[in-house]
Amino acid sequence: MNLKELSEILGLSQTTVSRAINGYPEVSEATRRRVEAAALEHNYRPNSRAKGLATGRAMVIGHVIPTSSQHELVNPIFGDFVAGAAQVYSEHGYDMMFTHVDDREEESAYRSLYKRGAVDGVILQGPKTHDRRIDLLSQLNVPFVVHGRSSRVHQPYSWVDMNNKRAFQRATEFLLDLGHRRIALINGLEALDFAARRRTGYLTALQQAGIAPDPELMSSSEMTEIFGHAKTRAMLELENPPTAILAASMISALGVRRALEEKGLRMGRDISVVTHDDELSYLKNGADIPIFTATRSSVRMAGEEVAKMLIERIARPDAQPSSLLFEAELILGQSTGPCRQA
Amino acid sequence: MNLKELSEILGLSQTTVSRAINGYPEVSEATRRRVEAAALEHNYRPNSRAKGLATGRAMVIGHVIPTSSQHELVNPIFGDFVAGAAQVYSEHGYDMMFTHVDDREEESAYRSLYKRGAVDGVILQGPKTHDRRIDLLSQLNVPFVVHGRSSRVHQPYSWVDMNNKRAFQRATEFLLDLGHRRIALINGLEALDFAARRRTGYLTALQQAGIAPDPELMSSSEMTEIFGHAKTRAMLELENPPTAILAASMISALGVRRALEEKGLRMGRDISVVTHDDELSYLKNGADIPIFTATRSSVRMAGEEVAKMLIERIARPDAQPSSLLFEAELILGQSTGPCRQA
DNA sequence: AAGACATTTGAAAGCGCTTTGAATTGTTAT
DNA sequence: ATAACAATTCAAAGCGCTTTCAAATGTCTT
Repeated sequence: MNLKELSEILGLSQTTVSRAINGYPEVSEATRRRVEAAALEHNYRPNSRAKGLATGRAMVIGHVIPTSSQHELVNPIFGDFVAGAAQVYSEHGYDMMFTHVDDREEESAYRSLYKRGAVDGVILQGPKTHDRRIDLLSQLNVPFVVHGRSSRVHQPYSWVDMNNKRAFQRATEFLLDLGHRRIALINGLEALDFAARRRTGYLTALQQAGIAPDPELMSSSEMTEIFGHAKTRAMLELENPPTAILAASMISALGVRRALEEKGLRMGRDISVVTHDDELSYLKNGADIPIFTATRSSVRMAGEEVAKMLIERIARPDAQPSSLLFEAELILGQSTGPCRQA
Repeated sequence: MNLKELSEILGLSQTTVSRAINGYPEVSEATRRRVEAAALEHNYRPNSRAKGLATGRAMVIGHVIPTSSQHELVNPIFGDFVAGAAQVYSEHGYDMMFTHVDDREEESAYRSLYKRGAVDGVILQGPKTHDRRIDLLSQLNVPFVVHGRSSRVHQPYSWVDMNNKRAFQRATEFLLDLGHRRIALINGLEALDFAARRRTGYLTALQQAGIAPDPELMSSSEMTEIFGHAKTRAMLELENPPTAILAASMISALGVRRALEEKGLRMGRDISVVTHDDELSYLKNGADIPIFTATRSSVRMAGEEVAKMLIERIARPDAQPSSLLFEAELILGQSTGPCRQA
């Protein structure tokens, strides 16, 4: 069932039927109802490719997933982010498309995606400290919004971010207030901008307290349970082990906890742990009382905001880039307490 | 830059240029090279909508995500599954599209997606014990493959599944062999087919051992950490608590472990735990020595197989439905041991 | 009743590609 | 040199929709 057939059945022109369906004003109320009834009856769905070809809009938003940072797709944090975005997309009639490409082809994928008209805009995730993709997208003139920022990109672009530096600075200060001096950081990959900012926050707090950072207490890697566990174990073997640990995600924190329990250490009493809590649906930080003291900010909500901003940009491509920065809460759980070795 | 412009630059017809680009044999080697060079130089990308309109193929595969089982998108297991599928798609030139819809519109979404030509096929995830979507998709004549099966659907359809019953039966038998008699099951939602099958496997093993199942030891819910924790706590309060627990996923198992540790119980010594391990990238079951004794089957690999099968079906829509069943391994970890109360 | 105007409908072009069937060119055999 | 054939190339139609511009119809004025 296509437009032509439907209009023949109705004895109307394709023009009128098309207008009736798309809610144009110049069609009489009577015919509109007739058309809508017929469309429903024959279960007519306009072909999106034809429609896209005629209108120049795809009603699709693209996400490019490079193969090597394969973990992106597989990262539970990504899942919650995407769920938030997807909800907003669907409210506005957009679909979501993923292109999975080899790293060397990432640039080409972005070029292609937009030029060939497959998407109306793209979302850029996991920006690095100097992310060339931002230059590329600006230059291609694709509507795009970045989740996070890229510290060393200075031209304006649209972004939505959490105040990573402030969050980790506050978390560190909190631990300092409890008397901790040996505070470890188990960070995400510091090539990624958010992790670099968290590191800065951590270092700033230490510096203001007059504490020299100890490289042995700082690590950076993918935020898996395994890494959290391994780093913690290694640090507990130091002659001067940390009395507090700052972890980058719930998942690393689970690894931290496992390592502590293996050593018979109790969180909050023998050692303090603070994590960042993205409010993952499948990995909540406890039910009523939080398990971990944490900096908290919903990544799902971030996904929603990014999507809203992108849809707005698609509608007004010439508007000034906008941005949105939200603060993480610092919530108190059972994993922190005063320093014992004080 | 479109085909028309490119062909004018080259002084060739659109026909020839199109053929050269798509590798048709009836174009001379010389012109082909000339065309390819020009396409590269002008960074020409054929418009996918126009191409799709002309060929009738979208080169896109659809996944429909109902809002209410919102957790699907957010489930780390889903992430790994999708990563596997995405890899195969990209190897075959397909993109992946997600449609996020309200539950009441799910049926309509499937209808629409295919009829309007937005996708060439769809993947059905999380089938229920009697899943009406299978009937719908068969009737719509959409190429589709189910990840999992639907026990009460009897017409043929294509699927890829893990032998859930056998896996959980073996796991239960293993615990029985260790002398356990009070074995708890913390299952996924039993409205979902995979969870129902696991339950059957568990019950079969108990029955063969002549043990009557205790409803107090069986629960079914979403596989979150919180639920694993809550159910375990509740069961430990029973006057006759379990000596072994069978959990449905790594995530629930983490909750189980947390509850045990709160009670000061050590896994493998005081109580045994077996889980199902989907080999999630971000939540591996330990590094070298597995933490949990587990039934193991890579969900990422399942995603790859489902995608391959679907692409095959798209190529040969009239072929008989095919299916693929793989067995889970039973791997020994540190979380199981002989029953103490024997 | 005729002209002026608003309302409603329709014919046809166009979006950028593929593909059919015809036309052109090149090659070989006579 | 010419017929017969293969190898290349091209013009034009078609995919299913939107949208421009023109035509038809309806409604008021005077």
